[in-house]
Amino acid sequence: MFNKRVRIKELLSNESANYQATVMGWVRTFRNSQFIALNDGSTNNNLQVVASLGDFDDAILKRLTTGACIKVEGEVIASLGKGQKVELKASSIEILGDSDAEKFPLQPKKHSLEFLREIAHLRFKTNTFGSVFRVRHSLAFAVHKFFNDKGFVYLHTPIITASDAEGAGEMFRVTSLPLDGTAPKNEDGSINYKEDFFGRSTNLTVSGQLEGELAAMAFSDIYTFGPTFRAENSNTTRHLAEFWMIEPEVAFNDLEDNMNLAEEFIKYVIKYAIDNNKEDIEFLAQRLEEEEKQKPQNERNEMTLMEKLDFVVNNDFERLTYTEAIEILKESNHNKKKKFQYLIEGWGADLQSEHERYLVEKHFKKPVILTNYPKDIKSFYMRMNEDGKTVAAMDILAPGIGEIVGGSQREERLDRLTQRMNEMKIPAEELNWYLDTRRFGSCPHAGFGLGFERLVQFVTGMGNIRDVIPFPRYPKSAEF
RNA sequence: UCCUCCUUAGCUCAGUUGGUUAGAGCAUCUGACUGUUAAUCAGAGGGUCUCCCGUUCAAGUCGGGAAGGGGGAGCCA
Repeated sequence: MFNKRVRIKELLSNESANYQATVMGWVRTFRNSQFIALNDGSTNNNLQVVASLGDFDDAILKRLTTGACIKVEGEVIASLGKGQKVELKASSIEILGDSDAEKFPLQPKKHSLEFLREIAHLRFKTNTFGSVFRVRHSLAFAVHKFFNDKGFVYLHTPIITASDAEGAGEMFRVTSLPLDGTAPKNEDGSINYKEDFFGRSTNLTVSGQLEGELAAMAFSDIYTFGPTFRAENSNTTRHLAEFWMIEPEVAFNDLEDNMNLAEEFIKYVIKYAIDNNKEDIEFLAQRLEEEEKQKPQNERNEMTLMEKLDFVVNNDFERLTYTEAIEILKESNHNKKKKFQYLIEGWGADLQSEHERYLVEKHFKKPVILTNYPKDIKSFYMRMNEDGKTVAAMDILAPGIGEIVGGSQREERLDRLTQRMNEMKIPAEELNWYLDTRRFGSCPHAGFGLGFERLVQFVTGMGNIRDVIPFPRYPKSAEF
């Protein structure tokens, strides 16, 4: 019985009329005791179901409240009203699930994102989040399509890891030992993890990169796409404790190949979303424009969301070295007039958010790829350049959200790598399995990590990362 | 973790120099109307003014503290 239903998106896009159809969905509004705006999540557009006066009992009509789930059978006809081309003239209406109008928190009106965040389990039922999560789906699908079409192997890296030497951030501990103080102890009073489930101390992964490198040393081209966890006490609009990361790792690629891959990848998935979710992105663009009207003129975006996405797809990213970026920043009027909170004094310091934003949003007005950072502000596995001062790193900075990609050519020379690990006090014995890649058939290779939620933010224009993941995890928050 | 702003009805918000019974729009309920498009019209119900302590004859309003939330910073993706 249920499989006979027509999706509302199909029914509306197929504009023919005069046929019988069954639809199921949730009531958005019930107007004039006759007109049901019905939504099934396939599109933001509602189907107008007409319950002609006198055709239905009051007992049924009373239950057509906002949020109620119904099944409707009837005839699709050319609409007698102006708002839509076709409508469904109901012959039978069945209530599948009631929704108490006095208690259901969603109303046919605009809600604040902050309020919806408190009822994140219900926000899928709104237009904004419907659009956001349909776009998120398309982007996720496009990630796999892009790499699959290029012959990459999708590698599942572990969620639970033993290494705590990656230095990518604070980790969540994984244990089955009791927390009431009765856990087995060593002689010095520390917890004896030999007695723990895995016989050692374990954590949730902060990155699949090191495991990805192992596979790249056999398959040549791999990518990961999975959840990662950071226990940092970050309270910002662009950090989550649980987020999804895409990490390609490619043998025989150098830094430039790596940049080319990242740029092609970003353009591909954005184009895919534009081509497949035009309606949703246009809806989000309009939402964003209304939000922008609340802001003063000088804080508004120059481009609409759709213009911004088209621009990114059709223009080359600006590529420059860290050293060149420092020069531009140092010589900028912004720096000379001391408008930066942190003034650029010289070479060597990490760039602050304000500097990245200046380069991307003021100076170049496009995505920027920064390369060859000082070795002291980057990770141990990045390949040392000939100058001995910089490493073959690259960060991609996007307007509005900052760093969206971090990557590098990896240090494939065992002696250089172990030397860097010593300098940075990374225990080599714990990463012996990783160092084996350099012992047995090492080769030049490169890869990057892309924060999936930041990509979704960029494409949907949503300002807060908590609004682009279905069930956000952040400090003091793991409800739903 | 730091800086900053905010917390009044289900939601979004007003609330004067501290002063009687704290308001509006939307939502909800009742009724009317019936081709509506976040329907319209009339009426009704709905409040521990986030919590605790203090100042005062008197606190939604002033002071201190706590909790929750927004924005920014750091960490990063």
